[in-house]
Amino acid sequence: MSSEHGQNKPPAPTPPGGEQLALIRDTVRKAKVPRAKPRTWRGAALAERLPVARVLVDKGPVHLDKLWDYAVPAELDADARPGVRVRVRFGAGAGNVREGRREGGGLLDGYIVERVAETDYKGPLAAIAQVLSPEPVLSPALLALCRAVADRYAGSLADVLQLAIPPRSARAETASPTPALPPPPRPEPGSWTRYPAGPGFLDALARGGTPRAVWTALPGPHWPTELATVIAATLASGRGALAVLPDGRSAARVDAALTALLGPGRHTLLTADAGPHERYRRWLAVRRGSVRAVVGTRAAMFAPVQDLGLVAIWDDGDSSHSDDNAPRPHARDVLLLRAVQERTGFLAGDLSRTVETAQLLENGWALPLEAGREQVRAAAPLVRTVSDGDLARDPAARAARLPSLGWRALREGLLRGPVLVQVPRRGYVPRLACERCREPARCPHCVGPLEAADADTLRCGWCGRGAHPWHCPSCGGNRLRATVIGARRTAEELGRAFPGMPVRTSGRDHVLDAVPDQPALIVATPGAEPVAEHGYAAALLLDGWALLGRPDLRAGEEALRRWLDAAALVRPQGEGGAVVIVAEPTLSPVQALVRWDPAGFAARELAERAQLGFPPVSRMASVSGPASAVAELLESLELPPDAEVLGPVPVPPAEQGRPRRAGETPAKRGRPEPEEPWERALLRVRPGSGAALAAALKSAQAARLVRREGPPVRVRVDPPDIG
DNA sequence: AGCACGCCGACT
DNA sequence: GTCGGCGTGCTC
Repeated sequence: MSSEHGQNKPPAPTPPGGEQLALIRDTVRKAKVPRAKPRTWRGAALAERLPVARVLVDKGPVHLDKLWDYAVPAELDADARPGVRVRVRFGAGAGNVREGRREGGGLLDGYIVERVAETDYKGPLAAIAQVLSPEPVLSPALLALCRAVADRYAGSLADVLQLAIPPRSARAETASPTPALPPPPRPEPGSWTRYPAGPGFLDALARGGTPRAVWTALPGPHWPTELATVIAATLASGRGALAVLPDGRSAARVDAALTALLGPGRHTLLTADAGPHERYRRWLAVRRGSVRAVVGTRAAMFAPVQDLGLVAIWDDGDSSHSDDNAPRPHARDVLLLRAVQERTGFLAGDLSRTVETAQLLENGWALPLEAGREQVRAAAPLVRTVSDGDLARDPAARAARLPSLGWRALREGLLRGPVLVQVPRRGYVPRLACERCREPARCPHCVGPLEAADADTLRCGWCGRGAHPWHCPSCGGNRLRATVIGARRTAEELGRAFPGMPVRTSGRDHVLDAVPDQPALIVATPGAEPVAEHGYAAALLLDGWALLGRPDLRAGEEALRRWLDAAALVRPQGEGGAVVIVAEPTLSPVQALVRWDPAGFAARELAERAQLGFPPVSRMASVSGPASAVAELLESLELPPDAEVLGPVPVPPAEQGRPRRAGETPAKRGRPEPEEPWERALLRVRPGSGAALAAALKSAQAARLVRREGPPVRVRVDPPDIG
C-alpha cells in the first residue's frame, strides 16, 4: 500500500493504522502531483515544546484572513518553524471525530506565523499536514509590513503575501548560502556635491542615521550613479538598502552603476524578467543576508533585506509603481510604511515632483534635496515654447506640421548631434477638443467625452449616442481637433522634411535603450525615450495639448513629468542644448518646464488639491460594480463621521473591466439578472481618517462575501484615475 | 469557497 | 412516512 500505482515517488512514511482511506483518496485525486503525500497524523505524538502552530492560510476568501491553530506533530517539530510554508487540511469535516470516516477538507497552502504553547480554540486541533520547505520565508518584519499594507489598502493579508513572497523553487533552496561581503568603504560624494545637502545626506547614512529626503535630481546622466552612491553609503554603515525603480531599464542602469562603484557580490537586481527560478534564488540570497542591497522594480518593494537602513524610490509618479494585483499597493506608500516600521532612511528621487512627495516636505516628514538655481541653469537645456498655430513657412516643415521655431530647433540641433522628438502615444488622447479654443468636446446629452468612432463619426464614450453636427458651446467653433499623429507617421513626415537624415522610432513595442552620438532624428513616445550617449543636441515636444487635455486630476503633473524626463536627456544650455515645446505658453505646467521648476509646480498643485479636498490631502477610495451591489455595500458601510460619499455615477462600459471569474453566476435564485449597468462611488475622508475608511471598507466587503450577497464589488483605495 | 446540518413541500 | 430543496453557519 505504500507504492502509488507505479509512480516514482519517494516511499510514504508508514502511516499509523486507519489511514488507508486518506491515501487512496489523494492518489485518485491527484496522481500526477509529484509531491510527498501529506499525512493525517492521527494518533501521532505532538511536539513537546510549543505544540500549536498559528497558521495563515494563503488562499481563499477574505474572511479567512485570520490565523488558525494547528497541532504540530513531533516529526515536524524541527521544520515547523515560524515563517515556513505548510499545507493544512481545511474545511468542514476535517476535524470531525467520526472515527475512520472523513479526513476531508481540502489541502491549502499557508505559513506558520508563530508557535505557541496553547490554543484558544475549543475543539480538537487538526495537525499540520506537511511542511513544504524548512525555509522561513515569512519573517516577523515582512509579516508586519504585509499586514500594514493590507490594512492601508482594505485588502486581505493573503493577497499581499502573494505579492511579497515569490513562488517557491525547490532547486533554488538547495544552493548553499554564501557569506556576505564586509561593508564597503564609504563612497566619495562625486556629483552629489552639486546639491548643498547632498554630502550631509550621504554622511548621515554612512554613520548609521536615518535621514529622509525628497530629491529633485538635476537633469543629465548622473542620477543612476547618485542613487547608487546613496545605496553604497548605507552599505558602508553595515546596513542594507533597497531601491525601487519604475521599469527594468532604469533598474538596470542603477544596477550597473552599483557594480561600477562596489564591484559584484554586494547587490542584486530583482526584476520580473529574471524568470521565476532566478528571481527566487536572488530573493533567497537577500533573505539569508548574503546580499545586502537590492535594486528592482515594484515587486522588490517587499524584498526581505536584513537590517534595512534605507528605502529609496525613483520617479514615484510613474504609474507602473502601482501593482497590478489586489490590493494594488503603490511602491511609494509601501516604502513609506517600511521606513516607519523598520526605522530606515527614506529617499524619493525624481526629475520632477509628485504632489505626494511635496506633501512629505510640507508636513516636515522629509527634507528637500535640491540643487541651487545656478546648478539647475548649468545642467538644464534652454526651453522655449511655441503655440502650434504658428506653422513654419518652409513647405517641408508645413508638411510635417512643424511650427517655425520647432523646425529651426530641429535643423540646428541636427548639425550637432541626435535630436529627440517626443510624440504622445496614439490613443493617449482621450477626447476631442475644439480646434479653435481647445474646449474639450462633450456629449450634448450626458456630458461624456466625445470620441471619433471613425474618420467621420462622433460618438459619446459614455452613453454611445452619436453627436453629428457638433458645435463648440464656448466659442461656437465647429471643427474638432482630431487625433494625435502617432510616432510612426511623425517619423515618416520628418524623414521627408529632412531627406537623408536617419530617423529611428522608439515606442511601446520596440523600445530603444540608447542611441549613438550622431545626427539622427529619434521619434519616441513618452517613457520610451532612448538615452543619448552625450545628450541630445535638441528636443522637440509635440502635441503638448494632448497630454494636458486628459480628463484626469493629474494631467498637469503628468505632462510636466513627461516633458522633464525627455528634456533631461538634452545637453545643458551651455553646450547648446535646446528644447522646444509646442503648447500653450500660459499654462502652468508649460511655465514650470520653461523655468525648470518642478518643486514650485508640485507645491502649488498640492495647495490646490488641499483646497478642493482632493488626494493626497484627503484620502479617497472607489467602490465600483453593478449598481445594486454598490448601493448595498455603501448601505452597510460604517464610515468615519467625516466621510463623504460622492456619487455613485454610471461607469462607462469601457472602464468596467473584465467580468469576474467564469463559473460565477450572480443569479442564484433562478431569476437570471440582466447584466446591470455599473456604477462607481467615491469615498472621501479628511486627513487622518484614511485608516478608518480602509477598515470600514474591508469589514463591509468581508461581510458581503461571508453572506454571499450578490456579485462582487471592486474596492480600491487611492484610485489613480479620479477625474 | 466547500460542506455539513436543518427545517419545510411532493414522491416511491 | 422519506427524499431533497437551499438557507445558515463553520471550517483550527
